Amino acid sequence: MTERRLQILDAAATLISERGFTSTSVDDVIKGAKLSGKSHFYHYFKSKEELGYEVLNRQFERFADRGLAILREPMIDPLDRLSLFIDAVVALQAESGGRGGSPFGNLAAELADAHEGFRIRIEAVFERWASQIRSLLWEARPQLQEDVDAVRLSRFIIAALEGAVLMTRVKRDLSVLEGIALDLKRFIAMHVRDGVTTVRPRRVE
Amino acid sequence: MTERRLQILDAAATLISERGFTSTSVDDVIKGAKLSGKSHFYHYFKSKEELGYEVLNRQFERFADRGLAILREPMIDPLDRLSLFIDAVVALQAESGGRGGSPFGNLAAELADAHEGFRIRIEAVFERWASQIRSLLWEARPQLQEDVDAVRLSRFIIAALEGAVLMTRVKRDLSVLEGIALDLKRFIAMHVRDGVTTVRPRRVE
DNA sequence: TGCCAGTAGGACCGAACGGTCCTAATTTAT
DNA sequence: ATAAATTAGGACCGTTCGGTCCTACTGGCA
Repeated sequence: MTERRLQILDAAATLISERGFTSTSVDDVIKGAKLSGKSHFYHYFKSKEELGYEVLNRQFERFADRGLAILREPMIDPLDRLSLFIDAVVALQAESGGRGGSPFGNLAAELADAHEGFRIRIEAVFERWASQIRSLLWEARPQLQEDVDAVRLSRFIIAALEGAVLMTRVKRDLSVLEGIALDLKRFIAMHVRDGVTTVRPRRVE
Repeated sequence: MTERRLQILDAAATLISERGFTSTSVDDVIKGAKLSGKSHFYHYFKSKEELGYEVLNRQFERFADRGLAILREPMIDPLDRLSLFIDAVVALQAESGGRGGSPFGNLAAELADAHEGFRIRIEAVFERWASQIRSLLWEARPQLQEDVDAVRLSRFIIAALEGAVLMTRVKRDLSVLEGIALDLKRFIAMHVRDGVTTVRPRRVE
């Protein structure tokens, strides 16, 4: 029933993350999903716009399964989970072979100013993401310094990761992302209470 | 002579930073620059692609004038310059009213995977930018810890700023960028040698 | 049996796209 | 004065775009 729909969604997701939403034509999606023609496509989606919305949601759910799920693992120390989550983002990017970075970041850069419908939905995605990190930070509160601003820190983490993925794509070099991930972990460690040094890397030598 | 050219370049820069390169048509640029017709435009630029390249260069030069120039001020302490530079990025974004963020980041996200010609040019822009920060970091070497990796740190700074601009556009809230700028400064301060506390903010209360 | 969602495929639409070509008026430098 | 560059403006081209419409064949299910 919805099998073919998912097929279309997947094909569209790949194309959009590689070439952007505007540069991905409905005909491309049809070719990618091996449909017979336009009417076949419009049997499942009422417009290209709606397709875009659903792709965005699906990408987020996928990301939530693979990445955000780690943030909720109840058996692992929250700060370790944060570290694992950052690793997961790196792994996710590694899988795509450097190409086609964060589907949210791409759509955000492309459509945030031009298309209010997308902007709002992307904002919601970021917000859901940020709230996951915020609640993790809240959970890790006993280990953190009192003056840690969870809202600001969560935004910083997301911004750093999004920027890192972008730079990695431009330079076609995964080590860029790896380096930034490392620095990001050090920055987070900076907020840990003195004495509660769970990971706390300082001065390597 | 080249006056009209600059007019076109400016109009195109505005449009591209607002709607992206693909979604900006030559006709839009003509309208924006108040040209008489297509032939008038193609009198100055041989293709839309070439226009894009020149816009990219011009945007970088502008950014270099306003932002990167600060990094080279010889009379100011290097780490203070870095801080001022971050302030300049915030100010630049504030001027555009939250809309149309980093012209490099936008083009990068839109075209890095799709268009090799742009990818290479954007990579060069980032590289020039990174090298400015690297040489500043080199200059500040006596104040920094011995194990500071200038390459990695410069990349981190750029990634954080690019990601911050992106998030700010999505949320239409400049305070996002301001918060991240603050955290970024704290991260940089983390690399300062103990005892040489120029700015070093730790534990506010 | 009849119904209906899914599959298949093609014709077609108006609009927008990047780009070319051509003519002619106006300005500028020599 | 004259040649060259710039400005002006329109016609046109082939292609692609998102989207509609129409026909017809398939399968399963009541």
